[in-house]
Amino acid sequence: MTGQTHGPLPEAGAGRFGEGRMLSARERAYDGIHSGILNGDFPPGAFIEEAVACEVTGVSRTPVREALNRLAAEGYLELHPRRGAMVRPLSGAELRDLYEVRDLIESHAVRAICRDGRPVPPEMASLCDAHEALPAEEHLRHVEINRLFHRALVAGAGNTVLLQVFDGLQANLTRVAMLSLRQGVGRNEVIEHEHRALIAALEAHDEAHALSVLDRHLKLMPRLMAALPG
Amino acid sequence: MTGQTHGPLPEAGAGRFGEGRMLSARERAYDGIHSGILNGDFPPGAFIEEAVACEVTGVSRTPVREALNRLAAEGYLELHPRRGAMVRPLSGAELRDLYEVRDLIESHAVRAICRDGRPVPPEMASLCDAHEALPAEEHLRHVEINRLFHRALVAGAGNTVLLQVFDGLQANLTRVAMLSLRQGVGRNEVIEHEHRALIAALEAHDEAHALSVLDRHLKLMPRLMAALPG
DNA sequence: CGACTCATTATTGTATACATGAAGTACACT
DNA sequence: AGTGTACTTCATGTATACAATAATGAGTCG
Repeated sequence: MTGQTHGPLPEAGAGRFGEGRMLSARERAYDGIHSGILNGDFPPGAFIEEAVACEVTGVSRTPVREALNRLAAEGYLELHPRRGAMVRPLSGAELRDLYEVRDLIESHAVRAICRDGRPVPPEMASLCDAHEALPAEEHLRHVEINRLFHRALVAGAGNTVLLQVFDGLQANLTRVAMLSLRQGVGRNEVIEHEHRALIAALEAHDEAHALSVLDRHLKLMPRLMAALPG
Repeated sequence: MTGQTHGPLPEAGAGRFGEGRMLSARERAYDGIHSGILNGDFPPGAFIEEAVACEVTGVSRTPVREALNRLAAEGYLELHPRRGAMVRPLSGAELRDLYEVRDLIESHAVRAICRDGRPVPPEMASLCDAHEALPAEEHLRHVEINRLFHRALVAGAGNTVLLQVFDGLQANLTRVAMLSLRQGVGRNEVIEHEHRALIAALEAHDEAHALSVLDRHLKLMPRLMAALPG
């Protein structure tokens, strides 16, 4: 396939690409398939054959299989035994559900901070600054910074399990964000303004206000994506 | 190891045990390791070597590996690259966090049912009956029925993502339940009584009452497990 | 002409061989 | 005697060979 008949080759998996550190085969498989799903090379509803994934990522079936299993656990794929791995299409209904749960989690974090008098995580402000400083066309970075902002909020609740659950949603949330990007739904100034407002309300420990800001902020996305299949 | 040098054996993995249906190697691996963790054969903090898991489950390393990955994704194990799979010890802090999240989810379901006028899932009542009819010494079945009762409540919210998240907590919740069983914390009558009260409050769409019943119910367990390490 | 059956094929499931890196041990040197 | 290093050993990571089953297509029968 890719000519990786390793045999007794002594230089094995050494510096495959001149650049940075050396990735394990599993990581390469995961990264390759993952980005393939995000950028649309593997569109929703498509079946990913192991052989194809091997060609794309340049590793053998064993690490590819582990990557597929992990991606399934993260909610990217649906594993049909003896059939293969299907890229999970996300329906409008699931999107609504997803944002309802997200709202539940982040609201809980807001309450925990305002009520229990927890400190507002300082990363929230610095991520806002980073967001502001970033050129508008750096879509991926904007998505990532936005993700980290909300993650910092949840982390502020001081509940590791809650944070884990939130991270578990990220896979599908990221997919939505990527979709919305391709539809040109970039409103970075609005987002950043609302983030600042949220920080202010949290620092004032104004629970009701913080919750209303959060609610408005989170209700934007599902409304924009209303035209989704399902 | 177990003498499964398959070679050209034509009868392959046929009816391995005379009884019921035929399990795939992966399922056998998962089941074996899973129950080993639950019943304490693999105690918290212990490292599970793949070779040992192979002996125990009677399959080769490939399906064992997939099972370990899945168990790690479910929160039973912590995978240390090049080191092995450690059974995750659950600390008192994590237990508190776990129950806080559980409370958050189930409370949301209660609100969804009471506020949106959703129907109370009929399985809740029938599971109560089953619970009542079951002999007290059937510990495992009691745990399972209790699990299904709470799962039915969450399902009643009509949010598939919420249900998935709740299922994701089950791994660790089950471990806690097993621990509490071995400590002889069985109060089936109390549990069942509270379950009935919850159903009644839900059917009356009395949100405040339902929430208070749920809260009391869920606060029992962490209190009883207060003596946990961490 | 359509539907059913059987053979073929292609893809997943499982086992194992081989490579790699880490941990422990013994030896030598200071 | 203590420490550092090299070697041995063993567990994990990766590749591939082999097995089994579901999809596909061809051929035949009604």
